[in-house]
Amino acid sequence: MTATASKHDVFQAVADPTRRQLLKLLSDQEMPVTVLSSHFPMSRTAVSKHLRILSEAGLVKERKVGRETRYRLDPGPLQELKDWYSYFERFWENKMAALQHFVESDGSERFPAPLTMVEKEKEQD
Amino acid sequence: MTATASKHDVFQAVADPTRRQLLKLLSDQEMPVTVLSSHFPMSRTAVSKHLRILSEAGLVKERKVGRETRYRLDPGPLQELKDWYSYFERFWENKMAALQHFVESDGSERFPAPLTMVEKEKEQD
DNA sequence: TTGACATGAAACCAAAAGGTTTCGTATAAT
DNA sequence: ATTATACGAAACCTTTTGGTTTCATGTCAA
Repeated sequence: MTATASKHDVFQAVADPTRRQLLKLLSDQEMPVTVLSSHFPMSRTAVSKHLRILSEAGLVKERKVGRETRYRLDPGPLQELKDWYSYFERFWENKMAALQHFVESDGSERFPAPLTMVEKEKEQD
Repeated sequence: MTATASKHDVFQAVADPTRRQLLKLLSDQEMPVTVLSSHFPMSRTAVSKHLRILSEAGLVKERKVGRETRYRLDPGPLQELKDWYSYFERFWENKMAALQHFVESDGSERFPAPLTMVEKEKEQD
């Protein structure tokens, strides 16, 4: 159990453009919610909720300073994203060859039957 | 306009675990919907809809062979994911130092005021 | 001590997401 | 011809998402 697998994973956290921009803003330095929300056409509360999702995914850390809460980027969990797509990098080089086969095939062959299939690795992504 | 910026982008497409697994299955070889759906605890139609989303994001290509439609992985759009991620790689090395500062700060300083801010790059992610 | 600021929690809402079942159509097999 | 397969489209439903407004609390400033 490496990944915390909590309610919000990195993939989902990063799926929203607002949250992606939040991460970029926070990459410079830590910032309180009010400052962050000034960059978006939505309410402070909405931004606050986005921050909580990022926090649950472990992508930001928070810290109270007086009456404000400052958020800071934690890029750590992004590693999971990298690991995931790096799996596909090996297909990058094959892409041309694969496309070639794709085009050349006349489709007359039946789809290969049993397939062995990886099966059973259901939620391993 | 490099990115097609259509209804479904790569980030969103990849946010769903079912779709991520679909991509993995397809990385081996092309497959028709029925075979793919046998790997999931949901209806064929549901899988079909996931495939359409992947297709809209450009991550899979389809091809009719007789009465079946075979889907194939196109890893190309994953580049966008990689590019995005790579922006944050430079913060990896700083992570320790940053955390250090994070801990050391006594919070007595007010949050830096004007901040100049990148502003205006709204939807550039 | 009184008021202004910073923020999260709560209640609420509309739209999107993820599924299901049903149906129509094209292709393959008998 | 007729039946079985493969599949997408459509209609429908429930839960999640992304937002809003309102409210309570803690902290800073006068």
